[in-house]
Amino acid sequence: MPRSAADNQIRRDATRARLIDAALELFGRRGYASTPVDAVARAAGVSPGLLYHHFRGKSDLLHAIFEESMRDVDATFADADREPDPARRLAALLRSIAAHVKARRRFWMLAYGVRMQPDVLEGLDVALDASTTRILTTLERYLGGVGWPDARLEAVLLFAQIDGLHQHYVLNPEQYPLDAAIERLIARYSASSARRRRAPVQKARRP
Amino acid sequence: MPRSAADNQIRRDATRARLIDAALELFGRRGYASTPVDAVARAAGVSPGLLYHHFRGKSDLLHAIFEESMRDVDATFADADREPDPARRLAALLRSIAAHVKARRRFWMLAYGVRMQPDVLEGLDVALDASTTRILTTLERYLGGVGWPDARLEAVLLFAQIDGLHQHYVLNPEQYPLDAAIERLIARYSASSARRRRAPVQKARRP
Amino acid sequence: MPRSAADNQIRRDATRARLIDAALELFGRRGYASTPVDAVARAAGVSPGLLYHHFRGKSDLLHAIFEESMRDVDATFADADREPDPARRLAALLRSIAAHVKARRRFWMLAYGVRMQPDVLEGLDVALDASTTRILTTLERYLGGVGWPDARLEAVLLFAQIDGLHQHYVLNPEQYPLDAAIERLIARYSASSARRRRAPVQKARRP
Amino acid sequence: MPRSAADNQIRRDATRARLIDAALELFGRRGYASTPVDAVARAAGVSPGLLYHHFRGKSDLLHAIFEESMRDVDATFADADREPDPARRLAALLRSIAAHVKARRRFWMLAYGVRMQPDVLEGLDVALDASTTRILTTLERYLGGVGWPDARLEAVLLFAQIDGLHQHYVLNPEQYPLDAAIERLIARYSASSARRRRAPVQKARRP
DNA sequence: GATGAATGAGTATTCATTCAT
DNA sequence: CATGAATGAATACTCATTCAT
Repeated sequence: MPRSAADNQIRRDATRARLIDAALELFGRRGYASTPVDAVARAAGVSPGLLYHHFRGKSDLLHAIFEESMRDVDATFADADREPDPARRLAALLRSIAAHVKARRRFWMLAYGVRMQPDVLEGLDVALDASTTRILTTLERYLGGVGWPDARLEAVLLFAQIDGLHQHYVLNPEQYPLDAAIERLIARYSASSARRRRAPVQKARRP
Repeated sequence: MPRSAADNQIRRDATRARLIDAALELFGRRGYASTPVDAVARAAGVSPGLLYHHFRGKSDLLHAIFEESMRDVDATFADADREPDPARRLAALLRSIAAHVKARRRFWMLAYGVRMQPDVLEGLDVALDASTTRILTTLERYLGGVGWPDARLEAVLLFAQIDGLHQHYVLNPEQYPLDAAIERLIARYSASSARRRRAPVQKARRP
Repeated sequence: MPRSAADNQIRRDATRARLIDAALELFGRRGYASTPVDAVARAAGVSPGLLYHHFRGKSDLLHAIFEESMRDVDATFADADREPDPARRLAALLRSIAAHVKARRRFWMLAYGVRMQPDVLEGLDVALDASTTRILTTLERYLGGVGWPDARLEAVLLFAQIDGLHQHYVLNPEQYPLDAAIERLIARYSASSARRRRAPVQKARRP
Repeated sequence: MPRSAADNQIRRDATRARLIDAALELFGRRGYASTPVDAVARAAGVSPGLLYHHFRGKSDLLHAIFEESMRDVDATFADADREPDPARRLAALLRSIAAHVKARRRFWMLAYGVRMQPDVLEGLDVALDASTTRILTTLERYLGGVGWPDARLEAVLLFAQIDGLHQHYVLNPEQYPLDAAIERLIARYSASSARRRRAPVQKARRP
């Protein structure tokens, strides 16, 4: 008695999800290049052969991981963007990024690691660059919106800081004071923008 | 009559340096795990076998690179610490870090990549952690010295920002406005400390 | 539908057996250290990679060979020990050892060669020593049982002789008069014990 | 000022001797195939290159060792053969073999190990065979001389026993009762020949 | 869909040997 | 004579991928 098509689809999806999870865990921990495909299959509880029914190969698996996670990141951003009060939008964004990184630590380890290896795979860097640019532009828009002068450079600085914080968090999740740091960041940028709204030109700072 | 001992030492050192340079370049570009030892040897213009007269294996080569570069980083820090005016010390430090990263971009690509792979090698993470802690402590001392409240958290934030900036620079050295960012950072921390020296309590900021 | 588990087991076992046979042949002929793993795989008719699905490495293959053969030797001994007549037990033992060596000549070449290289592998010497001691003790028991004085030393002498005979046989199986030698040995020890049982000569024995 | 020719010769010979000693030690301990040439050179305290001024290669070094040691063995035999009393000749021979094996244990480990690897090197087996045959013939002559029937088979048995004893000794020199075993062997063959001289036919043994 | 035995190209490492000095 | 840096072929082992069932 053959399984129904629907049943099969469910099994397929479950297997695929298990493979992606396992790969995420292992690629994140040991690095993409030094994780054998067999280890991923074993961790997912399936045979090595089956992996090739779901992905064209090891690199395709990596791509799938990024694709999926990128969708996730975009959703996070979109959520933050729905905050109606522009003054609170940055805070919302920072908090949701932090939440995302905490929830998907392995992915970020992997992404931060892979990012430094331009030759890892075709097309992946494109996706990363696109994402980076999008974030940067968003930040610039936010900062510009609340009256920061030279918002572009400020966005660069802020993005670097956000990135650095999360990277350090990912390396040491137990100890790192991520929330405190994020909150201070929020306080700073809110205070500044408050000040700025009253006296929007930077020169005014030193009368 | 054999080659003179001095001659031999020169040859050895030259070969070793060529190997380290080549490894730095390739590990940095393609990643440690996916760079074949033979490629390193070829890039250094020597036979694969010779590499093993200088290093016990591939991982030893990686360690050697870190050891050497870490010495370099430490020297950079020590230099900045010699700045007599405490108010200028942070500026000196930030500028010399930037200079170092620019000069040794490949090493930093490698370091940033390897950092995310806990299993790459025993003992390497220890060295990295030590270095990180040293930097953080130094920053905390500087910030505390110029009157920052909660200097520890501020050091965490500043370090993350520095790290993020350099990492972004390393990924895109042609376009990235590293110097401008660093200078703005210096301006910000100097201004703050100046203000702070006049009125050291944070609440005092808004009279 | 995958191959049935039983099918797979059969395939696995067959491959493993072929690898062990090939290794036995080649290690025995060319020596363990100078036999490339690839040669073993080729002789077994499989790819070099497959060998590593069955053994952790070259040395593990050697261990497996010993383990398997040692079981064989033990079985041989146990058989001989079942001979009810103590007077015939030695004869049974000698004949079955000879039969074993003839049947598994390659193994004995290998064992005799490896035995002389203490550094070949951990744990192997332990197994060999255990086997040696067991044989020696058995012989001592037999000889003591039929009334030999100083059975221990006599066992040492007899064991050396057995070992020497088989080693010489193994080196030159076509020409060597192994059977004749064994039979004469049997005759001698039977005669001696017969004599001894009737008239326990060697004055010193009974004051 | 160049060294005198005689001086050079002395140095040459000393170096050569050191190399042979080192090789004997290492080949004996680790086996010929798994001992790197560099290790031999290091143990001899010379550079790897120098080894090739003295020997055409690794195998030539092995041959040199055998040649030298074989000369030694032959000398030992010749000495024993000078014993005027034929009845004592066997005793002399056995004792001098034992002395030789004790004095040159490493060589015998090596020889016993190499013997089992027919493919180790061309020409070496020829030398070994020749030596074996010579010993066997000598033994046969001795035994025949003192009236043993079927001296050939007896020589085979005796040779195997001698070989086995020394091999076992070599494997465990601290514990093994070589001297006791040799003396008992001598006693046995002397007694037998004494008996035999009185009543030379074997059947006569049991009247 | 699922298995896991099998493949073979790739990779780290070793080592006998050469050679410039 | 003597050195030791250098070579490169050989070798143990790994791993992405295929395929018969």
